[in-house]
Amino acid sequence: MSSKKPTVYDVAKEAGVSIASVSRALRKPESVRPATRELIDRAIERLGYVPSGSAQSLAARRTGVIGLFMSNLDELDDLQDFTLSSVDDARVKIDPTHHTDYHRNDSLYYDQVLRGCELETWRRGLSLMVNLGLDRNEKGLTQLAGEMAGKVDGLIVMARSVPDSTLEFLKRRVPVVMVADAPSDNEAGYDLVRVSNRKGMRKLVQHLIDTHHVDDFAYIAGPDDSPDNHKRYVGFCEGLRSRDINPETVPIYRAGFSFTVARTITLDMVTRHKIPRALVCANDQMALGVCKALTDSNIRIPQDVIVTGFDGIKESETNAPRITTVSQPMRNLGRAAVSTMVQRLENPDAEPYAIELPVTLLLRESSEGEISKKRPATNI
Amino acid sequence: MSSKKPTVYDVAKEAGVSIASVSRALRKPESVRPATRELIDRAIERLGYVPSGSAQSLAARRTGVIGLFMSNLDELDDLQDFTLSSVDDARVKIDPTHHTDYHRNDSLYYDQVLRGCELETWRRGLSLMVNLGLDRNEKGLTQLAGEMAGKVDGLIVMARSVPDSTLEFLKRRVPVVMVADAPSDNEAGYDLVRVSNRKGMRKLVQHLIDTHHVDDFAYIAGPDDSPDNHKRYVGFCEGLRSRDINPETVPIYRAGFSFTVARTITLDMVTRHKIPRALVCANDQMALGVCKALTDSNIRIPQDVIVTGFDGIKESETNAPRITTVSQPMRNLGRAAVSTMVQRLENPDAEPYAIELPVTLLLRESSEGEISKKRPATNI
DNA sequence: GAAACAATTGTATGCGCTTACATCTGCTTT
DNA sequence: AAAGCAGATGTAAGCGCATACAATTGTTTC
Repeated sequence: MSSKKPTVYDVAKEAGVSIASVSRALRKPESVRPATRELIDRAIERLGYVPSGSAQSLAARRTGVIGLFMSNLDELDDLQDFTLSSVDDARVKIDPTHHTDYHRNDSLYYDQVLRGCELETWRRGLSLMVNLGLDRNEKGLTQLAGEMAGKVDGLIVMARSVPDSTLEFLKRRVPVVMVADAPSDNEAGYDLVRVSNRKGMRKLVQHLIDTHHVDDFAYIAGPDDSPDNHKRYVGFCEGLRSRDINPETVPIYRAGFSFTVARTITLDMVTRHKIPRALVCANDQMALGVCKALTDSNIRIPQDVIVTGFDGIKESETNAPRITTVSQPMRNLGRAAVSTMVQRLENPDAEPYAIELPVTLLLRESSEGEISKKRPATNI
Repeated sequence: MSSKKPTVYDVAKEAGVSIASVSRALRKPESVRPATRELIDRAIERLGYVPSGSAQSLAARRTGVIGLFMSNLDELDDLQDFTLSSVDDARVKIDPTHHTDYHRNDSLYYDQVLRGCELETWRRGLSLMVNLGLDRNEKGLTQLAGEMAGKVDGLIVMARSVPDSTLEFLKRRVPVVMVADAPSDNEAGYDLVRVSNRKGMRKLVQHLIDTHHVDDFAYIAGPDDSPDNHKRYVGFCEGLRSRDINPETVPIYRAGFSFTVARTITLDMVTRHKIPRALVCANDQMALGVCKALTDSNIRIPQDVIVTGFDGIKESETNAPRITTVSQPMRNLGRAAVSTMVQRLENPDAEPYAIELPVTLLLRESSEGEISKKRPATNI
């Protein structure tokens, strides 16, 4: 690296023009004569000039960066200090149950949304700044979010990753797009990107009733503070009512989106001989936990019990049996979030946007029994 | 959102102090009297002030942002224009083989490294900017990378994500940390973070020979331009030589880290009756492809053929049989990269760093046969 | 209680760029 | 050939903050 980074002034001098021309040649090349543009391009090349993003942002009043804020509370535990140290050898271990470090709840969901955001920001010539929002206390979190807010044009916030007060604070500074289903009391001044949780779950329930004549349900719910979880339950109830089943009669078990908790609960059901015909879960993780418990108890799926999930994560597909689920367009959620943010930035005073992405009900072995692998996908 | 974002000047006026004091109260609070600090804090709170990252960076000559550049060439195909459109219903489909959108080569590897970077930047109070580097042509890629370079203090670059010329260009502007094994001709002025590819593969081969008396190998190699792939092959050869087997006699098949190609190649081997005792693959994806082909041909693993991989991705663990592999500390790779970058920034003139992280040889069913799930992990 | 000094605070400058406005070119028009 | 004009270029004023240096206040010493 040479002594000092070149600036517009250096380029201007090298090319024998003014700094304004240099800036223009970069910003809107058509506004500068081809000859001088050539001159400037050469100078830039010769000096290896790269404009300072900070200065650009400061002068232009926009950064071209969109922030993505997602939290990950489960992750905190394994976060010891990391120090660099050369280790000289490869260890060998017999591996009965090796737990690598990537087993995180919602991991796939977050990863996919993130990837969608990356994709879309890239497509639009923007940059993406990612933040885990890993702080324990609210003060730290607000501070963290504030720092980020100072560096971006807008902030995409994943559901449940910041408390309301922090959100309130952020909204004062930058536009916010929330990735979550709408809270019951409608929006509070930010844009929303969500999936059809309600409709998806309703359709699923109706299918179970109409096709499989299920009239004996149990519902495995997620955490109370998740708007998505809430909307799925609402859809569940709607489905039941539309077929004249009273939702009040259906037992609800809360498993907080957790594999383990769902498994435990199910085992408990088994011991108490309280197994319904169909176990509808608010997400796939829990459905997997339920399946594990049932399989371990020698209960057949779906002959004895039908199990369904929600999300469409990869495990729902690799599990045996594969799990009937409502698949979310996770990556498109990210893309939609970025697109929405861009619209918001172009149009600061527009009404709050509320984007709803469709879901797909995937009927698989955990509800349908054997499915011919030959038959092509069919829309109903 | 109120009319205009407040600045230091607003805060200073509100608190009745000078802007210098405001800045100091934020930067080094101990250098300002508690009373005035209180005054300023209140004003900040009242105005909802958040410092402008651009201005801070410009004045302080550092951004506090680290860039992560990773490429993803396979992804380009599914990248159609994305437009927002409200769809009103949930679709239903029977799902014989549903392919969701997250099946990408190296996906898990990248995800984990990314996560490690996030973690470590967060721990150090920095921000992370992510870039897919998805451009097709080199010109665009250099431009993309240049834009990023203008916004960050340093750039972490994943192996094979940018051509050498672009790298050369970047190095002139910002410190670069490369996540990859060393190229054969030693470094070129940037720092390196890598895993013990060579040692890991050597150990694996020695194990196969010593414990399972394998003397008949085939090697499934990755792409030629991958330094990691290269080093793994070197380790493979070392292992053979150390047990008096001539590497020249071992056939090499190139499958470019691809599941499909590896599968095809293996099927071909089967048809030609050229199956060796052990198939050593340069990564897990290929090992999975090999297993698929063998299983479909009713060849038993490991009784008939031993298969091994490299990386330790999740599929290697969920596959049946689970695959013996060399597990990389993927997340720690990311953390190490960030740590190295921080050191580099603190010490611009130090010699190039070269961090090597240890790998773990995981012996599983694809080479060992039945492994008791009860037995705890053992270090040898 | 005044001098001497340390702790705080204020003033002014510059970080590198964008952009409104002024100036200058090279043409076209009559 | 002079005037008029659009296009190209230059000039200068910030953008919001950090910080060196100057000015001020508070504290200690004898």
